[in-house]
Amino acid sequence: MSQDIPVTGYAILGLLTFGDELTGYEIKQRADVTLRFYWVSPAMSQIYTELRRLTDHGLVRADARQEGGREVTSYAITEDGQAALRAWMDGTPAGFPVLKHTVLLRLLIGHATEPEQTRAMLHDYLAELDAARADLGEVREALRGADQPGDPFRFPSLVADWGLDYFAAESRHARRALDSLGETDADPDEATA
Amino acid sequence: MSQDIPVTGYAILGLLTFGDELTGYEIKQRADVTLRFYWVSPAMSQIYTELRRLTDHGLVRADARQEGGREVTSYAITEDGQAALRAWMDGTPAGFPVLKHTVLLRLLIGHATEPEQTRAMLHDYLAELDAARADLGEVREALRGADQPGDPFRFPSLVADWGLDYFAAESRHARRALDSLGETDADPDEATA
DNA sequence: ACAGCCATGTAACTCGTTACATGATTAC
DNA sequence: GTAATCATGTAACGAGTTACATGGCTGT
Repeated sequence: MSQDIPVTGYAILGLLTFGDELTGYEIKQRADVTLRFYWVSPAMSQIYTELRRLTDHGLVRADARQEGGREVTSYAITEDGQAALRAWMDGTPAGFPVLKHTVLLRLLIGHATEPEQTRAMLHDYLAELDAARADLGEVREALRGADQPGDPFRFPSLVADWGLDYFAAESRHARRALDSLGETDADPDEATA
Repeated sequence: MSQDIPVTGYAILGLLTFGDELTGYEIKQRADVTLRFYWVSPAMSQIYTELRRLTDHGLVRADARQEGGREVTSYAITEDGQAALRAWMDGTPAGFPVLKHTVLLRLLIGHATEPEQTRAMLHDYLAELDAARADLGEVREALRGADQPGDPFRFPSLVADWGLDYFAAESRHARRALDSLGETDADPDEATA
């Protein structure tokens, strides 16, 4: 079989298992509300590149049609695509998640700058975490009603809940670090888990 | 000033702020017990490439000496390096951490395979988390005694504690997902935070 | 009329990886 | 004597990014 598909390719393939035909543009939008939180939201160009590769491998079917004056191409997963995705999930180990945690990296070498700089960074991070939590929370709410066993969004819901708790945990950790750095402001901003 | 240094370059620069002169090989070892958990442990070749770049920019000083029959080069951060690191930390936003969470990615599309496959993946993840926690825990213990305000390993300790809690939280989330997937095994494996 | 979104792609480039190559020192 | 560790690098390559280019359609 074809073994030369990057993880992002499988991620896109995965997005196409939720039933609909999607254009590259739509895939990007879906990725922005799902993949973005746990993987990465690929650049448009990357998505088109990947779709090309998947098409060449016969894992997706490209459906070109005329829409107004322009040509629009939708993609759907094929039988082979289903099989390839399945083979990937069952046959290759998931591997340990990789964190590219710029905040922790900087905290690690906090002695190289002023304490207030580090505190400011952590405050910024808290604000961004709140925004991320709000974004993901909206997504999660949109899945309500189809999140039970057997429902189409069962797994996305599980993942969203995991992500929300992860963000909540990060908030706690950031606050603890701030405390430890001698700040007892006591933001009245409480957690979920 | 020089703006074209990748984050990994600054990470290496950061490792050199802890006092000693290090060889590329030693930097790799340090990275394996620190950076690995929150950033990435660069390949040897990448480290040498980066050291070359940092040297060219005058941010580190290469100290070549003869040790036995072979030439060994140690690197130390320069004044300019300190300044560049500081400028990076104070002048560029940390940005939001990126998660390359292969486990969550697969869980997201869990409907594409058998439930037991997904459960097995989560069990594997739990085992890997335990191993990671043990590794990082050892590192954290090694920092005891120099982890108070003003001590050299203050910040590394903060980061290690954060990381340990992160792993603990991930364990909880994985267990919760397992529960939700209809498994009430009740591993007697309890968390920290 | 113009901005913003929908939609698709190409080109150049960078980060980082794996594979390869070399050789000395240390431990068993 | 031989395996593991220390130590340094080059070459080929791949994934993914930004910048660039194009153009239609939609709302104000």
